[in-house]
Amino acid sequence: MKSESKSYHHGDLRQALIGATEQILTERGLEGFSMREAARRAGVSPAAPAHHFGDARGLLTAVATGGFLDLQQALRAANAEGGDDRVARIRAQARAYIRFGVAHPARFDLMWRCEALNRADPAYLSASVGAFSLLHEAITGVGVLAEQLCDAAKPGIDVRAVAAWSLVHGFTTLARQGNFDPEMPGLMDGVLATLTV
Amino acid sequence: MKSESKSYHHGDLRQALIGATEQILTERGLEGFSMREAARRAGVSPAAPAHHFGDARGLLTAVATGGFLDLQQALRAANAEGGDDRVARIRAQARAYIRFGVAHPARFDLMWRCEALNRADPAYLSASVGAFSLLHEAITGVGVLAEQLCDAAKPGIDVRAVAAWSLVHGFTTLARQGNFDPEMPGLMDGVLATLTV
DNA sequence: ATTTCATTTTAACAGTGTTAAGATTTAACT
DNA sequence: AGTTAAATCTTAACACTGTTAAAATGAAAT
Repeated sequence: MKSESKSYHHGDLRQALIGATEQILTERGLEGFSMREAARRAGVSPAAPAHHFGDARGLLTAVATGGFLDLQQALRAANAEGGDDRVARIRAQARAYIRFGVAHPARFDLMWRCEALNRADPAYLSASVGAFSLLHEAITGVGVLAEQLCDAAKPGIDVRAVAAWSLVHGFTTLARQGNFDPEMPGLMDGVLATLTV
Repeated sequence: MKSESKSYHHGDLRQALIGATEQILTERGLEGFSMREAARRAGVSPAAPAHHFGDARGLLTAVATGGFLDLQQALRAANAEGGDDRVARIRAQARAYIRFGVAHPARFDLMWRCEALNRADPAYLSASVGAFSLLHEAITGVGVLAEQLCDAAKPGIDVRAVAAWSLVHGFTTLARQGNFDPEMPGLMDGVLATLTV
């Protein structure tokens, strides 16, 4: 409850570490991240984080999970923006996805840096599948459950959804890496016009 | 010349380190890589690589450059396979790109892990731009020079090429990360059918 | 044969993740 | 209330990392 006391116990170390990590990611990127640095910024000893997240992978996974939840929110806002027009909804989602990735490069990067994450983490799994499910639903009219995605060879995944996801994700990734400027006049809309929906 | 002598000088340390790194990448991925481990596998002291590559970034950049050259080769083979049919060439390139990424996941990953690389390296730059240029040429009939790409806001980049590249790259990336099975019947062809060329 | 230069080693430094043991605070129970 | 149990954090240590400076060695050039 007391937020400014310098007690032995931090009070909300878990959240503080997540915040510190996000700060580090935007400042220095993933390569500049270290567990010790996060602990340092939270004003706590190097070994403290282990109690809340197990290891570095656990902390990063928590941050990535938050990223997917934010992405979900952006996609939902796009849905609202698109209104009743199905194609408008899809286009709005695509723009939201791209802009999310370009606006939060380090965190977006982390979200797909699966070797640095614990993909078996239930929260991460549900958050990431939930995001894809929104895209899938916009295109096919029906969402996707985690089981369908994890079992990678099963039908239930719509080809159009995979194509749209690939296009949008690829554009975001390549732009994020500096291969072209996503806001170059006409480019994004031109690419999205390729979405055969 | 002498390949088996245990002389003080290695003889071809540069190439040996690149080979060791590729081996490590396929075995353990990028997170399992370390300069010291590469040196160890090459049978040399921890500090030896610095002389050839400067730092770890230099060594990884050399490996990524090799990856882009191999990718170029795969794309050229696809061109040959496609023969005179322009659309067939594009489709073949796309399949080659995807299969290259899925077949060499760790190296493909590294090729786009730009924060771990030295993107200013001329060899890397020319190799990576060369690969994109093949795709661009297949679609627009004309290649791209490095200057056009680096200066990210310039025209000369065809919207169709960016769209195609995004689709193929996104599909490869997402598949590589286990989001779906790229060889699932009908999926790859279905997605590539989206390529409006 | 001597010198010069490229290559590699040794030794050291600061920084990392992780673990085991102990210290401290909060919560739970009688 | 007083005692015990659990959660939280610290201290200390280990093995590892990238990088650097200085010395040692080999090969090439003069």
